[in-house]
Amino acid sequence: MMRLALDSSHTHAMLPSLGFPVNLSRPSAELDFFSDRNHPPPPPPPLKPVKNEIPTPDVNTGLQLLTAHTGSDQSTVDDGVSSDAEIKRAKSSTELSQLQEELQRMNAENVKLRDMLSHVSDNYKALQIHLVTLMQQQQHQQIQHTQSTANEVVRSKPDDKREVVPMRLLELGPSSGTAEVDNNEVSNSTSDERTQSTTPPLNTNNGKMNEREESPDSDGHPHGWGNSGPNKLQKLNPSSSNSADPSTGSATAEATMRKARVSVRARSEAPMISDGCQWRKYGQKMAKGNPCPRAYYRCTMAVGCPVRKQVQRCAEDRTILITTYEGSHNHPLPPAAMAMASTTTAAASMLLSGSMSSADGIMNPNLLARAILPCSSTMATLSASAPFPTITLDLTHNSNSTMNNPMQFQRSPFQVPNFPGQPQVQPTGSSQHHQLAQAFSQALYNQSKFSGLHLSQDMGSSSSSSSQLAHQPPRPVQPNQPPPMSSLAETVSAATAAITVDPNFTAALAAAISSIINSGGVPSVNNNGNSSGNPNITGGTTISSFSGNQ
DNA sequence: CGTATTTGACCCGCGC
DNA sequence: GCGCGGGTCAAATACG
Repeated sequence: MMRLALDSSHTHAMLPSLGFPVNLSRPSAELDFFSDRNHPPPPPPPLKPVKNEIPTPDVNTGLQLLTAHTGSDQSTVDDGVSSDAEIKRAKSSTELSQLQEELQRMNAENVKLRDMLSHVSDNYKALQIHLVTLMQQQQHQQIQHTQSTANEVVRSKPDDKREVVPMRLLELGPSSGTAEVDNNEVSNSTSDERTQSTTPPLNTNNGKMNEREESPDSDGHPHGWGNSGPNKLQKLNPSSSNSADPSTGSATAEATMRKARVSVRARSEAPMISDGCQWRKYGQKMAKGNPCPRAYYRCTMAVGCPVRKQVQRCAEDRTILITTYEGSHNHPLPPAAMAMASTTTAAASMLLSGSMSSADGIMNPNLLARAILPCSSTMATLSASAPFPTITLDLTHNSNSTMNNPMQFQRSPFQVPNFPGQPQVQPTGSSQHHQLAQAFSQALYNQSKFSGLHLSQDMGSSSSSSSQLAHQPPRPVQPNQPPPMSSLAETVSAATAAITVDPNFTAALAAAISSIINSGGVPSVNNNGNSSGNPNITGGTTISSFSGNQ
């Protein structure tokens, strides 16, 4: 079949082959094929519906074919009715066949495109899986190192009944739903198991939670918020490692009940700081010892997200807003929250390492605190009375005290001392301090971008302060990556300045905390409804004073 | 009208 | 066993 001419020139070339005398000199305007009353136009050729068709130039060409075809048909009107009809039929059939051919071709292209899309999608998934695997392996190695260190201490102290604590705490990883591993070989549970485990946690409690359509445990995050959660967790694991021994089981239960929390103290007049996530208030209670009510919020950015937070004003300084986060997000986070998430994740990890690393870390909070942040006894405190290990980011202190000296903070993470009775945990501690500082830098960097602060000069430079952090491998500076650790001093200094300038930083940092929990929760404790001077009397670790007042 | 908040009731663990 | 406190639920209410 032949293709009909698109224009007069083509018509000249092609029509002779049809064997019809055609007058091509007539203007097409006078040769309106459809204006011929005696020859109603044939119905347009039926177009086969093509699903998922991607518009291509060929489609347009096909449309042009139709238009041009009608025009060329008009040129044959005056050559007689019979010949016109024949020409029209011939052209119509030719056009139809051509359109069909076009459709077939486009269908073939669609198939190819679908194949390509499928291929690309498969590749993407494969890469994603590979990336996750690599990350898990890396985390696994890190945790194994920590475990080996902790286990050595445990073995050396058979009377210590908290051996499960480190593992429990470690299980607060990026992947929710980690506690179900508790029933298995705790000491052998790896990050791979945790991160790959998507099995919903056992829910054997006969309590109300079973009836709740959105219980904190139902989404794979086994730990509830507060007392009930860990206790339930204990119920869920009646055969956990030390349950056979009542006394040991008691200690284990206590340890199991401990849950990672990250608390942020910030000065804010607003009822709740904006942290990049969406929250729904589900309760409010008057807490003992605090005239200010405690509000309970649940993350609503995704259905079933287990992350919750408590917001309460400090009893002694009501300008201080205490926000405590717990849980792991099961959904992507906005950039601001993501940035801060890494900060809080690192902080939580740091606390984790401290708690785990110490045979009596909980019993000796000050030592641990100073191990974490030796520059100041008040920057990091840990209490045995706290029901949960909590890391507190205190953003309420002024930066004029020595403990808030960025340089001190810079050094401290990498100079974790060893204490009698404490295991050697410096590698992990350093790593996690590194993470904290790095994540903080990331958060600050991102926040600075949001707030328009210019921090790139300091943060992007890796030349200064490198001697103090010589053990840190040099890392290329990437546009959206945190600044190198070697510029931590500048980073922290910039942070201080940024915080002073940008009142929203607290909110951003709080967002980070929210995602700490996301990516791997950290034990954290108290809600710190107490004194602002020593906010962690009841327990937890405080990392204070990145910022000034807000 | 749908969604978010309020608030009293309830559950649970813990201490006495 | 009882009371207390923390945490959560869910009906009622407010709000856009």
